[in-house]
Amino acid sequence: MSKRQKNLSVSAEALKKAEELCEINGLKLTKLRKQVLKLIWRKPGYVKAYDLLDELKKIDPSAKPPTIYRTLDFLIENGLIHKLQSLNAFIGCHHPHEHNECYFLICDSCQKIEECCSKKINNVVASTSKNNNFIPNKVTFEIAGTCQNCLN
Amino acid sequence: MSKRQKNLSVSAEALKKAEELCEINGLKLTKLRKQVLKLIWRKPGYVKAYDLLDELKKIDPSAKPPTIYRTLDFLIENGLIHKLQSLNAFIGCHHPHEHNECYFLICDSCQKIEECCSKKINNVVASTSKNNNFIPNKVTFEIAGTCQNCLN
DNA sequence: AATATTAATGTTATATTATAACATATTTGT
DNA sequence: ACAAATATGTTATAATATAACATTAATATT
Repeated sequence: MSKRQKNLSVSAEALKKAEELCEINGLKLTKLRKQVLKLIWRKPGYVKAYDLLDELKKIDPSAKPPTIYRTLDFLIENGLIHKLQSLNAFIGCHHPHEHNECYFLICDSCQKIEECCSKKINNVVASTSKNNNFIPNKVTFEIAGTCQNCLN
Repeated sequence: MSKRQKNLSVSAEALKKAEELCEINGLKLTKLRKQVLKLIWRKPGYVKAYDLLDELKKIDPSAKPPTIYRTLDFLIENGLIHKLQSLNAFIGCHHPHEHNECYFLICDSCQKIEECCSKKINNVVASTSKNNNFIPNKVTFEIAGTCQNCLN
């Protein structure tokens, strides 16, 4: 299976999963939202909001910044995508509604992202929060560096 | 000791520490850089770049965005301040040149920041990186939520 | 079905955050 | 004293994001 084919199927699967989840949770995955989610999944790495806007404009020339940002907000709120705070970029979530905290390995060289979940992180967040009498709400955990592929 | 006095002394100490470190490491803590660092420490919570610029303009009316951003870059590179990626904001580092990874508890309610270091985090970063054949470079770890003070 | 309510999208304008590119001044090394 | 490197000044603009209000579409109520 080629890289392109693989990516297509990953994307198709993500879309299907998103539809199911929205169905179950009474969320409206409208045409616009589905289109944007599809565009996000189309690229193997992360996407920037205005690049997404440019892509969307090809389909709907009347699209404007609020079109994209509102849609991104919906997708983030409902766990279908993540925002990478250190990059101001967005990426599809590989396991929507399954995870608590997750974090990202961001390759500075090839822009690929590895999405990771681990109990250890949950534990660290929980224990630190407890130690500091802090009620955690949103965790941002991003590790930038170099991936195996790019080390050679 | 009043809050204001406490903050003043924290600030003074941070400045002194910064001067020492720059001295030791052959870095130039110029008048501008010292002024900006002082402004960052003056506020108990975090500061935004353009607020800093407004403050700086009171001292030096000719200050412009690059003035601030270049100075922030210097301070970040040399570990004297941190950038909070999830807020696009900046905060003085409490223990420059002493830490590896550190992370932040950010109170959504009062904007106070707790800077934390822990072996656990270092371990998680190290083990995940190893598992993924990833060479980490920069870690962003920010937990937003509610601090003890604001729970009441 | 007609109407009211809520949710989503459209649209204009502008706020916020950040950098490129080039000019000048200052410091440091020779 | 001069060259080279570093820091700062300056203009312009790029990149990211939201406020505010108008319109349309979906849903709930009568």
